[in-house]
Amino acid sequence: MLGAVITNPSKPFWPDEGLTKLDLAQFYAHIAGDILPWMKGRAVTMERCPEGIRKSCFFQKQAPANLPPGIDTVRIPAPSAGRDVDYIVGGTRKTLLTLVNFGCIAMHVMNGRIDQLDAPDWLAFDLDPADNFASAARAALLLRQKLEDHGLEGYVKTSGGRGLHVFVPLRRGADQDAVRAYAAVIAHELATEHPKLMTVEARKAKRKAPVYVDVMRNAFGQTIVPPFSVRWRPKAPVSMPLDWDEVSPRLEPTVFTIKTAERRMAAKAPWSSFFGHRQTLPRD
DNA sequence: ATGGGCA
DNA sequence: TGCCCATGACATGGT
DNA sequence: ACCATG
Ligand SMILES: [Mn+2]
Ligand SMILES: [Mn+2]
Repeated sequence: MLGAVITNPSKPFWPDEGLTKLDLAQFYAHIAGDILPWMKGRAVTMERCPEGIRKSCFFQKQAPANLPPGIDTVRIPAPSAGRDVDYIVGGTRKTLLTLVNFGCIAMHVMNGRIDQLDAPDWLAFDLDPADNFASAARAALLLRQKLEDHGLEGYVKTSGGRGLHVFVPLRRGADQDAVRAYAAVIAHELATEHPKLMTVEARKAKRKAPVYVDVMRNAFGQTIVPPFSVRWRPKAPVSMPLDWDEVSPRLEPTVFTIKTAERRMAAKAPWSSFFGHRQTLPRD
């Protein structure tokens, strides 16, 4: 029915909202068909909150021992750690719900599928505002225009936090380094043209603009939350695909939650054409 | 969340 | 049996 | 080599 065993289903995950682990499992079970296209064939990094959002959460890449039958894993080198990691591979309802059972609230996936890990099929820009969503919205609109100037079409979604994610679906071909380099060029141009709004400076103390354009989500082995991922924040927010005409400093991104997402998704599916609009990066 | 050690 | 404990990420760029 | 960052 759910697709996997959920232990401690009545454990409060969002005590203030009265949401339990079972509520989370049911949400993912209902929207599995919507999130799985962005998880299928991708290594998943777990961000586990086994005691709910009030206790500590932690990242885990290595798959736990004794996985339920039918959960695929893939061994991927982690050069900087000098070892190999066995990741859980996303793509099925059973895998998704097993991740929930491990206490994963947010899902994190790589930009390349495991059959060609070094050929990303999206380019991601992670807009992280230090102040508020309005800044991220302004930055996203400028990024959209910049991508158009480069002949590219971006897709936008809320991150589930205060920021926005802009993805460009790619025809596979360019390798990881080329994709990241391209993203870095775009980000630098934007930060140079709008130094009061956007920065590419990784060090918080050195930033002079509110919106950090995080392009490192495109690096090898790094991850980003896919559309429809829940986040471990108050109200159980959901990363929600948007139409560009919804992106405005006045939009309130916290309206998209476990409670409201399904209604919203029935009304609008702004990313439904995503994988039908794969693009090739210009060589400029 | 899970598994091992130990009283 | 039950309680306690350990365990759980990695890539990057700048200094 | 280390560290801040996401
Ligand atoms: Mn972000
Ligand atoms: Mn970020």
